[in-house]
Amino acid sequence: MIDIKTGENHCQHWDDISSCLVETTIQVISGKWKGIILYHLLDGTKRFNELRRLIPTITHRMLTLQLRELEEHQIVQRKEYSVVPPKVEYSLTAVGETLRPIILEMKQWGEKYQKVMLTKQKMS
Amino acid sequence: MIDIKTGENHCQHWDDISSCLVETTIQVISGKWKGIILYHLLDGTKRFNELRRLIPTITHRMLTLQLRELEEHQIVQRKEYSVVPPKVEYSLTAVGETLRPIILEMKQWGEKYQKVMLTKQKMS
DNA sequence: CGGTATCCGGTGGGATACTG
DNA sequence: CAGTATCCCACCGGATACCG
Repeated sequence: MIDIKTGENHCQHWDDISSCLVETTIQVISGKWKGIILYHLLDGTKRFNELRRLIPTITHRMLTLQLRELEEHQIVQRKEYSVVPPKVEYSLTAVGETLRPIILEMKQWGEKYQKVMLTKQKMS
Repeated sequence: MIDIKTGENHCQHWDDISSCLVETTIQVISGKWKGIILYHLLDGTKRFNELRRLIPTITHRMLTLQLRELEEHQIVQRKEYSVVPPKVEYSLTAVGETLRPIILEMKQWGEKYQKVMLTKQKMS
């Protein structure tokens, strides 16, 4: 994970760069709600409360915080309209778009995994 | 994420199944050290202290805990040899092996991402 | 060598209330 | 509608010590 402000790379503290790159990606997409937020944004631009409705269990506060982090990492962009009532739209950046194949593959893997686990469950 | 013991699926608490499947995968591979552990296990069976040497900053305790979780999720298998001094080997299960493409893709994405971020860094 | 047990500080994240 | 601010507690994870 590279720090946008300092330019410092956490890989510098590791002797093994490649494993760190895996970790970089994980840090960008993990975080309690990021996967789900990203998944919904794959579908197109969404407003703040639209995301809240799509993710009923997330709190207002956490949605804000997770979106801020995704913004910092330049995965998500925020567009604010100067109207009343306020209107803010969130969408993937060009960099964020490059995550699409990974997110979709993760969804597919999750499907297969759940099936396998359910089968093992029934057998035992 | 399906609970191996209860068979309960956290997706049941969601109206939207597909986003939950993404989350399932994230929950399996995230966790503070799992990505790196998995990455090293892609390379083949490793002993406990071998992993510690590969991941110098991980503590003894955390390596144990993370391996236990990966075991519970049936991603990693533990093989204990009855010898003195003890010898324990960790390797990917068949299910764990299916994560290989995702992990490798994550590594590639991490590489590209770091390059892009470094470029933006220099320009500003 | 490969663990587990205990202690304990830091922080992630929920609940709630307030703002433009 | 979208976002902060504050409070507060659970739990994550480090340090350390001990065990087969």
